[in-house]
Amino acid sequence: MPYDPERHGPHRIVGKGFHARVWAAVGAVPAGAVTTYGDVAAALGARSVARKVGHALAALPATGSDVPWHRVVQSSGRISGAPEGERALRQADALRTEGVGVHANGQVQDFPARRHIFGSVGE
DNA sequence: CGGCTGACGACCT
DNA sequence: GAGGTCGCCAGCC
Repeated sequence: MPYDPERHGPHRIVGKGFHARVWAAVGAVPAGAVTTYGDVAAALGARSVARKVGHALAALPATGSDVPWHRVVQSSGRISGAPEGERALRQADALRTEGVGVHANGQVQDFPARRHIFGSVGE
């Protein structure tokens, strides 16, 4: 149950540091697990801002970041972008290092079972 | 200060 | 499955 507007209500991501919220949420994803842009957005309170989640991760420094951005994939379980793209290759490699299998086309093996479920905002 | 731009996703044909 | 549409909204021109 990624997000249920009927129960959670039409929350809005307000205030400051949207990036920081995204990074904090992504940082809560344990190694060996993956999550989706939409799930992160939902964890922040607004499932509709999945795009912004991607944007926030894109703003991360290429290296030296402690944010496990590679654990974030599309809702389909696929790594975003072209599978041969530089970013996608790095992401796939990082995931395999953590024991997460990734197909040549970028699809995460056993994606549904590895999908991390966020508890609540801020986790 | 207005317009464009997306590491996306749900929905429809 | 594979395509196209539409919404979303914080940043960056």
